[in-house]
Amino acid sequence: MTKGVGARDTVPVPDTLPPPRRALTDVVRSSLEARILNGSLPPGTRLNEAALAADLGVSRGPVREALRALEQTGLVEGEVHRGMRVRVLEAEDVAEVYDMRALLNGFACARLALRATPALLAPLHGFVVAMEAETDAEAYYTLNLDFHAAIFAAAGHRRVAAAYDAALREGWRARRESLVAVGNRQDSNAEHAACMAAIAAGDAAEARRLGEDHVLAGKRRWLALLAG
Amino acid sequence: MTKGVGARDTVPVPDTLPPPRRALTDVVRSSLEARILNGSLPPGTRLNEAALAADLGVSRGPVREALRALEQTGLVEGEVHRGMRVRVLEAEDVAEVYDMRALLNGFACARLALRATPALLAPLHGFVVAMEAETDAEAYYTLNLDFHAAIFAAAGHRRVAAAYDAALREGWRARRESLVAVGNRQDSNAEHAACMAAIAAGDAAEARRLGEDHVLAGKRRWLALLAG
DNA sequence: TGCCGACAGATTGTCAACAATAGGTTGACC
DNA sequence: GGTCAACCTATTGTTGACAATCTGTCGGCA
Repeated sequence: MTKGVGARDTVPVPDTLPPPRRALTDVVRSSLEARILNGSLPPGTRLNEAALAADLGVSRGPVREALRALEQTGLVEGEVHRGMRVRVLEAEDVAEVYDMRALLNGFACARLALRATPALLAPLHGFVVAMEAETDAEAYYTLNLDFHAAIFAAAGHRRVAAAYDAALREGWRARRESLVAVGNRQDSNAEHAACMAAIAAGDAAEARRLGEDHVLAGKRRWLALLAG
Repeated sequence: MTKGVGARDTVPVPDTLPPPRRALTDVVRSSLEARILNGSLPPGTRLNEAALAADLGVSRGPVREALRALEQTGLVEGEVHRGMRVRVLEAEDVAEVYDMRALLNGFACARLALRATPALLAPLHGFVVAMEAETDAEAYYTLNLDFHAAIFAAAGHRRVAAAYDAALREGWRARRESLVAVGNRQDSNAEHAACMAAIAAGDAAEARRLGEDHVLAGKRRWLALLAG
């Protein structure tokens, strides 16, 4: 921190994240998580510590710590002396993740119904309208993610939100594949609208039911895709 | 693996656990988790890597990996260059953990109601009877843990069970303190019996409601304890 | 030809040393 | 006497090297 003081301003940070001097472990963790989630590292891929370390320009220590953290989240798994691999989800696992998300989404919707204000609901309605008009699958996928994230943010329950987030990360693949079908998107958004109506009406029981059913309908759509 | 070929058969495994040649990281993780859960390391305790390593007779590497894993589970938290400390739960955190457990327990009870068989339910009834007769707080606490674990095992949903387990570890302190009061134990076990009845009757909706209410009643008992 | 055991390369597990940073302490200065 | 700054120590972050283990391969043998 001497002659380089001013230099920090000349080197713009990636402008997406604030520059919270993160340790290498977190950098590695984010990088690996991104690669797994975007498909660069498909399920089953062996994760060679030395190769990853070399690729990221760090030593194996931070890589091992990052892998240990990802192991806890369920994104990777491994056995002693056999290394880590990107977790492969069986159909039953995916189904379980759907169940979990349904449970959490129902809870969030019910809670939101009890604390909803016009100011809270307005942006949520905006998402539904935007999804209604969206024809691009990729854009819809992103909007859908943001919509659900907004629901949980508005519901104001950190643990349930965190658990939903974890479930999303674990089951991203099935959900993404499922939303590609345009018919699925229309059905899905109709469910969004119905759930929002219940929330706006302050009907917690109905909001919960619809919030759960929405995710379980997603599960059925995925199962249908799996079958045919 | 040369002259010792036959020796493997002559050396009986410790017969308590299969010999899961665990890496040091897992040993350290288990040890730390046990110390946190039994109160040897109270919330807020600084976790000095070098001291822990020396205490356990290992180097800092495995300790750091174990801490990173525990960080993901919420048992410890830390900031860069400031080390880890045992997580301190605010009242709001404890309340959230209760919400989470209620949700998961309700799900498990409902699911169990749909797949219950006499063979599955018999041992569960045994727990309720045993708790009925138990006067020692510590023994009741253990029985209660085993009972709920048995519920989740019988429900057959790995993710929900794992999430419940994680929630238990996070909120152990409040629950333990709350069950010390003998009146709380009686109320709690009455709820167990009612929930079991609904499960045995195959009434999933009622089982779910009672399963949720049981944990939420625990939350209320804890809140009462907190207030007075 | 098929199977079993030993060898070799690759990979993970562990460790001790080095570098960087946060927090407390001491001393000077106002 | 109080405040501020420079230093110093304790602790964390990171690294490269060493040890232990696994996996694939090669050769021998029935």
